[in-house]
Amino acid sequence: MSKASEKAYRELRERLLRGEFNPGDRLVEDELATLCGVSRTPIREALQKLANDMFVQQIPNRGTYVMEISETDQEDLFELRAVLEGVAAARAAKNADEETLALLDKQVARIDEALSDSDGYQLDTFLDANRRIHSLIIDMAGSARLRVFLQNLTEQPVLIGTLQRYSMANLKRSNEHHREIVEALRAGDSSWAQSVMVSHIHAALHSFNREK
Amino acid sequence: MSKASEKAYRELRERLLRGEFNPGDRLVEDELATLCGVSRTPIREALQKLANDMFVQQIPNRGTYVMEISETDQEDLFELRAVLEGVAAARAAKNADEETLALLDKQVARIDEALSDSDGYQLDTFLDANRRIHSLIIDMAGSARLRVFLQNLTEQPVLIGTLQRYSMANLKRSNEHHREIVEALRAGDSSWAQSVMVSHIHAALHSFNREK
DNA sequence: GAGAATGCTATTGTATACAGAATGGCGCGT
DNA sequence: ACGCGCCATTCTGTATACAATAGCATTCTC
Repeated sequence: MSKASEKAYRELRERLLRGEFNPGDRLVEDELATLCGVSRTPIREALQKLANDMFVQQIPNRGTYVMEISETDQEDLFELRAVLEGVAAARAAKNADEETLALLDKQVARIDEALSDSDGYQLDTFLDANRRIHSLIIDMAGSARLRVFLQNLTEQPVLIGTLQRYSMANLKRSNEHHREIVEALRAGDSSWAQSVMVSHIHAALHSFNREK
Repeated sequence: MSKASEKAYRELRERLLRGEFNPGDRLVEDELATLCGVSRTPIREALQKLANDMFVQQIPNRGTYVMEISETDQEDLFELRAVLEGVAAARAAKNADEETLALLDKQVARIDEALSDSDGYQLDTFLDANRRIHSLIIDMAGSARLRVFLQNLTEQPVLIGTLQRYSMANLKRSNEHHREIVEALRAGDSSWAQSVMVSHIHAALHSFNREK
């Protein structure tokens, strides 16, 4: 996927995440084309990709519609993510190398620092470091397929924004989980790593539900 | 995805599964277009879909290549499938309704019949019933995402043909697993259903490795 | 006045033409 | 003779033109 398609994809994805389109809205290719400043061809490619990500739904000969997400869908998402990230953590424990572990330590420390920063904790730093941590672990698991699946899961509209509602206490606990996971990985204990990771994701769901 | 795109997708997918293209081969859009009797546009859509299915790999400005599958990839596939189908079975146990359970019984019986048929067991019947069983269970789990993921997993080139190598004994054991899973589902016992399902998939991997 | 059928319009699906990027070969220079 | 660079060819990426389909409204008939 090259320049124009990529641009259209990013643009539309961004707008979908921002909620600029409402669930159920029809997306007309021509309008999107002018909106993104490209022709319909790359728009169609972008829409196909978005359909794969389950951001939109394509109905043959009838158009593309913004996906409507149900109540249960969100729990689905978390459950699947918990299971798969659990598997990733377990596998990562077997493949752990000190180099990557050091990188993980660094990200955990970054979050510590951001959270202890008294003039308002820096959420962006947390989000970035958090993303990197999970990404590194998934990479350590060494399965391309797992990576693809989890990427799909973590980039869902329902989830974006979720993290932003965490309270300070939850963020701190979240990072304690990270620390424990890294410890488990370093110990090469896959059950430990897996179970902490599963807890970690479930805790996130719980926090979210309580605070929304 | 409509007529021509669909046709191209099916055609190419079929050929890929048949092994008509070798891993690493470059797929030139024009050639595929004449091969499928459509223009490049639907071919490009089909290729994008195939790339999502991880049948091919697209490199920007350089073309599309038939995916090369590594040794570990196959075990990955089975492991992920085991985990996800396990989750599906567990969830299905909670949602089980007698109507669907009856359909499952029917498919199990179909396989029994096919396997006891003395003039050569009918593999096609087994494959079809097997597919339906797994499909019904996934549907009972009631998660669209899970369905999509598992569909991707079960339709990989590595897996197609796997089932066809099973020995009679393995097929019989496989159906015993099916029977037990249905029993667990009927009992509403999600742990039981999950663990049998996981065993079921792992047994399949093992059979395959031994007989290849 | 109600229902069905037909034509109109808007939008998707497909083909083709054109532009730009990448690779391979050829020639030129050293 | 060997290496570097340029040109040509080939293929991908994008735009646009054309075809087909679905939904809607209008009209005609009963």
